Amino acid sequence: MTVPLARLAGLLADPSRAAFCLALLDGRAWTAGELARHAGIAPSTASAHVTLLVDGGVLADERQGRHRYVRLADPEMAALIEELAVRAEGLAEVRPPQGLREVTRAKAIARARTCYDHLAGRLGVAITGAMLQRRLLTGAGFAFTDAGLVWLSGLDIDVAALDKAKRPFARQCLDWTERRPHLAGAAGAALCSQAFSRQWVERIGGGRAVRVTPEGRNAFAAQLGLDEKQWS
Amino acid sequence: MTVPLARLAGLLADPSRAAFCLALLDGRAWTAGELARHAGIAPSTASAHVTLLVDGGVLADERQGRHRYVRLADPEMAALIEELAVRAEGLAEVRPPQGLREVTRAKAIARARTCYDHLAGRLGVAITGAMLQRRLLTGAGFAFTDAGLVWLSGLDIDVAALDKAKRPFARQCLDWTERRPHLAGAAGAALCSQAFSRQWVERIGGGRAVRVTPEGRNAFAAQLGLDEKQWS
DNA sequence: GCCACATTTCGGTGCCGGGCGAAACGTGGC
DNA sequence: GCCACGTTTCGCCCGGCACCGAAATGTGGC
Repeated sequence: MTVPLARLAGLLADPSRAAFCLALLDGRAWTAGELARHAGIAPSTASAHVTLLVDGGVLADERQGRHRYVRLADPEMAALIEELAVRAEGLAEVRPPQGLREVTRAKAIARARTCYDHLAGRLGVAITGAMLQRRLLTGAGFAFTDAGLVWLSGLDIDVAALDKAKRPFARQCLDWTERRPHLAGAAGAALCSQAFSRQWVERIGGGRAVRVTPEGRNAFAAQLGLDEKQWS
Repeated sequence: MTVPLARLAGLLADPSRAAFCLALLDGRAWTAGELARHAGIAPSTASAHVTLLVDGGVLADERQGRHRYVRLADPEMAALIEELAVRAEGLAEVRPPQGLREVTRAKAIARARTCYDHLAGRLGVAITGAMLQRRLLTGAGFAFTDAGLVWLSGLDIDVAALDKAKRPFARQCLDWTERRPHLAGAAGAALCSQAFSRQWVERIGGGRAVRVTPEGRNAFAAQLGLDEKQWS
């Protein structure tokens, strides 16, 4: 008797594959080789893992020349993995970061990062909080108010187009470091995308961590009344 | 290098353990022996699995005499497993039910069932739909309107007490058979509990399937304008 | 054409973990 | 006290799978 749940869980049950998925939560596409180096395993082994994950519907791949780029299959899968990871971290006794480099990295990630396709960390939670406070978002379910929709439009976000998409317009995503929900879904992704293209935030190094630029600081203050203290 | 995500996923990655968790999604406590029979494995093997799941934080156990009752650790874990299961079913090619008994069972489950602690199936989705239509619930996030809160109070549900609880007041839960969200969270659980104690619904046999009683039919019509056709 | 490099295929190895049954343990009923 | 029964412990077997390295394949650059 085959149990689909067990099959899917089994794909995430291997340390190397889990490391792949967590890395891919940054929302970008990685090559198989990058994932291999990241997880510290041989390229041949990583290749087999990637094939399993793609066949299992967890990842989607795209071949470009001699590279095989791979990303999470879709936002729902990203949300699912993120939720599982949050829950799992909560259960495990977490080893605190050790050494100067690790601590710096951990701090940067806790401050501001991408969570697949939207902003997370203290920054993401602060933005969400400000949106709730200003009544752009409402209630526990994160539904946009009329004022919120106007605000999105003011950022050149095509609200009508987003609403037509299959994925939920606004969704809660449990923050891994803050343990509080932040804005996700189509609107969260659009907001993040705008933040990058307007250079309010930029990536630090190769990971999920991002830095708020000086322009970003001004923009968040002007748009949401956010003070730097709330996220840095 | 230990990866918490892999550890948690690993607990769900075994067919027997997955079967346990799916069975426990009915929200009740099962004994270790019942789970063993359900999964078709030896009691000794089941005992070991239960221990793993309890130690891993997926299940909570409670010993009563010579029995070991076990349930899902909490509503969040139930929601996580349900989401994983829905996603997994979507990926796998599902074997259609075979034989008269299986078909009858499948139909009953699709019609109305419990999903951990709230109502699901066509009934659950129909109730949610009626609540949305009557503006008791709002938007994509399932936030209760003022009218909705009044309506809950009218059913002897202590809204203030529910709101103080840690778990989300209202939450979406993706329906396994309907592939559409239905009401979950503290309010969904309270509603389900009322439906049972008022005998609007009753369990069929030993599984998660429930039947709407004649009183239930009248009550759903009176309370929400639901027609029997919408869920049967 | 030839080299460099990313990826995949293939064999082989070692280990982890699920399975069982037998026996021990603990609790409740008589 | 004794038996019945649910549960657990233990020892053992076996299959599956993560891993590697070597070689093959495929692609881009020169």
